Amino acid sequence: MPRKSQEEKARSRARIVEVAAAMFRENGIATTGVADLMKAAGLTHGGFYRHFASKDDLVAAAISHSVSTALAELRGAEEPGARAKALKRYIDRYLSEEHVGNPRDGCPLAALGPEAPRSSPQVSKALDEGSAEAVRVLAAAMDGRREAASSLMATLLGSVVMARMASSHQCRKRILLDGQRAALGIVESG
Amino acid sequence: MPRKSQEEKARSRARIVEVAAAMFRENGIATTGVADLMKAAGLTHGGFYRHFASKDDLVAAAISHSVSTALAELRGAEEPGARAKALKRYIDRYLSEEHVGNPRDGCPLAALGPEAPRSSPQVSKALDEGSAEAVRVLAAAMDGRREAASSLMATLLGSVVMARMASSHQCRKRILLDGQRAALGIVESG
DNA sequence: TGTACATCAGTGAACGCGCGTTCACTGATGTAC
DNA sequence: TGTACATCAGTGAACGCGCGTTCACTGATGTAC
Repeated sequence: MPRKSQEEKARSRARIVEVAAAMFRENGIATTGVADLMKAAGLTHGGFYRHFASKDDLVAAAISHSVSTALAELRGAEEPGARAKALKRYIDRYLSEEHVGNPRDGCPLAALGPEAPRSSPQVSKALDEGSAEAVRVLAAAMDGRREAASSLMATLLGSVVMARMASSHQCRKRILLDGQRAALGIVESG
Repeated sequence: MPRKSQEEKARSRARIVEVAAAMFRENGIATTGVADLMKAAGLTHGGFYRHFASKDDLVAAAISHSVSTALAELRGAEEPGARAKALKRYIDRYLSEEHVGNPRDGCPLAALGPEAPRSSPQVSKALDEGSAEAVRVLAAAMDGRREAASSLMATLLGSVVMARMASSHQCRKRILLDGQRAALGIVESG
């Protein structure tokens, strides 16, 4: 039953990007196959190239998409009061056991960032822009304190990477608590 | 000219581990093949299984080896004065452009840590133990302040991951400077 | 509005390729007498 | 100390497998008249 409408094509594309964003974060880029991914999106692998020029093309799209999604809640708040609240909630969620345990809908930079130096130019660019965007949004939520935003992001990223390396529940908890203390220290240092 | 002596076998093994540690950090685990790796060690791929039960077995050995090596200079210092000096030098080197630009002889946790959640139990264990060891050694260099050591490590890891995502030289420099400020703040907070 | 036809989203078999691993083999090393 | 033999580090061809990508095909969709 081939040839779907243009709207349906757009929906397929969106589904592929969403599924890919989750699978890449969960299993890594190299380990997630195009066929698996298309199957998870309810399609067969042959149709993939009607949507993307290559796997790397999708990887870049998936990273951009997930960075935007991850920053959406933080971008929403407008007045300073709501901003500060949104930032604290963001930090709390970021340094939560739920985030550590579920990379698939967590921060794409924590899950995929370290693959940047060994990625294609296309993917590198997506990660580059994604991290720059993240610092910008964090800074906006911190009255424009860019240095503090950069330090905060380093602490968040580093804490989650560390927590994901720890197998014991207790260690994870301690790492996250230490990270929270450090993060709040940075936020309140201004 | 087959069959080498036992000492030569030990030297071969050490060479494989060393080469692997560098290549995994530079190219990632999944993307580094056994054959490439053996070639770089001056051998052919067939002999690999005289030394290791599997690729994962080598990955674990390579991680353990590189963690030990990376921490050696920090472990050396004994009296408090030498310790503080060694720690500062360690931070300086860790947050240097040279470290960011050369993952192959840099921190294995920054390069491979994020692969932990999607690695085999053997590799996960090596990363788990490696990060625990790193926090322990850092804490020892900070008069036993474990919390501060954990925060410091998060800042170091996160800053290097961020800097490696940034393509522009200027951005990298800024991220590293922000990281240095944050790191020294943590060290001196005690 | 109806018809004829080009387009193209999606299918599933097939491609070449590189991977981790196995295996028969070689001949220097290590050992038992 | 010398000899006979088992061991095994290292070789290179071969294996099965899964990957990204290509391709001929199908038939509903979109378009031109």
